Amino acid sequence: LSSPIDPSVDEAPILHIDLDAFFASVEILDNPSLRGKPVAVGGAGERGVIASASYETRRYGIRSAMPSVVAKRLCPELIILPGRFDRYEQYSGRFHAIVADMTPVFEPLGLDEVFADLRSLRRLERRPLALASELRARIRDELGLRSGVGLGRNKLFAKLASKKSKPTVVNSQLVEGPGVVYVDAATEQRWLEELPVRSLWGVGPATAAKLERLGLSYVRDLRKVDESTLASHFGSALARVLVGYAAGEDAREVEPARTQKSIGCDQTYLQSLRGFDEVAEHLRHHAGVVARALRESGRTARTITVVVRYDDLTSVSRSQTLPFGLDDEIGICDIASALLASVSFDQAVRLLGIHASSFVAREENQVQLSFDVAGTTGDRRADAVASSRQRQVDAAALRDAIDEVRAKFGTRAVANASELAEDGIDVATRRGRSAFGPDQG
DNA sequence: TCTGGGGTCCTAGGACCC
DNA sequence: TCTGGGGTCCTAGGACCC
Repeated sequence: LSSPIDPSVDEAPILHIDLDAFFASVEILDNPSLRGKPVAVGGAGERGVIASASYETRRYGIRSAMPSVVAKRLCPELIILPGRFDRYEQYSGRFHAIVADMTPVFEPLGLDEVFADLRSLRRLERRPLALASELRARIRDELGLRSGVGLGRNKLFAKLASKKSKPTVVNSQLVEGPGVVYVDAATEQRWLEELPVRSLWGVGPATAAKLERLGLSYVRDLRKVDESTLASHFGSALARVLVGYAAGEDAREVEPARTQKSIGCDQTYLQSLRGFDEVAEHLRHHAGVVARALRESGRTARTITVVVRYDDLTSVSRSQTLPFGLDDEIGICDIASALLASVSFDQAVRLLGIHASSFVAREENQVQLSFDVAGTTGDRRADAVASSRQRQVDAAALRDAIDEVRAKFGTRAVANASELAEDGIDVATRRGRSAFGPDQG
């Protein structure tokens, strides 16, 4: 970790940048009276957790993912704000625009992190260290946000380096970080081997505990075991990456065009739900959120999954894949409700979720005609499929009919009643004069 | 101290096809 | 009559990331 060394793009091709305490920092920017006070963003209730903690709060030991009641105990004057994700997305968009302006090949992770491949701008002859400093300066000046940058040979070292660039807490005092860190080739392996396994990407609490039980607490320990031994405990995929990481190798590329694969809505209730009926009452809301998100993105989903988490924190899921995609609230709700029928409600339910996946672009969604008659088989799941299929057919027919009417009479011939009202047109009057008569109004 | 909500990826088993 | 191997898709659960 030597800052005097100024690496070339070939020595430090990968950059990782991470905004400091992102959500909390945005809240302070929008409300300067919070500055200097202990501020966090998260759920304030009994079941809430901290999503982002300002650096002022970190000297109390407060960290993201910590239960809010614990954080409150560590710092009773802690201000926990509920979070305004639309606002964070705006800031994130501006952050990405600055990154895009300086280095075209980049991959966002969540709202506040980005990997970039600097080889894409080799011809600019700008050094990685200079670029990193300029990036931080622009984010500070144009957004008012602080950030840390890591530079390295691959994603593994770039990410570990950016963590090293951050402020730290020493004896309950906040200490400035270096801001930019480059891990040079001469020291990277020595440095890596002294790190605990938990600091590696893909090693969370469960895997770290398991590794420690096997006597593998530090990265250097991983070099003593072979891949097949690791595979017998952790599966072949994780074993392969762990062996690679221990040797300082990371084959992951910076992938600029990753596409979303699922959309979901989960909610944990302050008071747990009891029994099928009480849980089912909440399905409609989840289905509506998911359906709107699908339509907004122009996609339909063939797979619907319901998730239930019980009070003992165990979860079960049920999913069903249809031959056609769904993007309407009622269709998704019907499938979810039918799936819920095979879930046990012996225990109280603290979380309910609906997820949609196996996307099909709306214009490519094939709605197959069928001779099935909805609601006649007595099988809840089969009936739900049949009726949502019927609804898709109806919806497609309606869309076609609307298109036909508009082609004949103009775009404004057909609209939602709410849109007409917004236009200042009296809906009732218009209906009365409609070319199609009041019944079809 | 007792664990959110947005996601991604992996594993393992079973059904089915050739 | 009892059996192969490869490939794809689906389901359920678990771990991880920010």
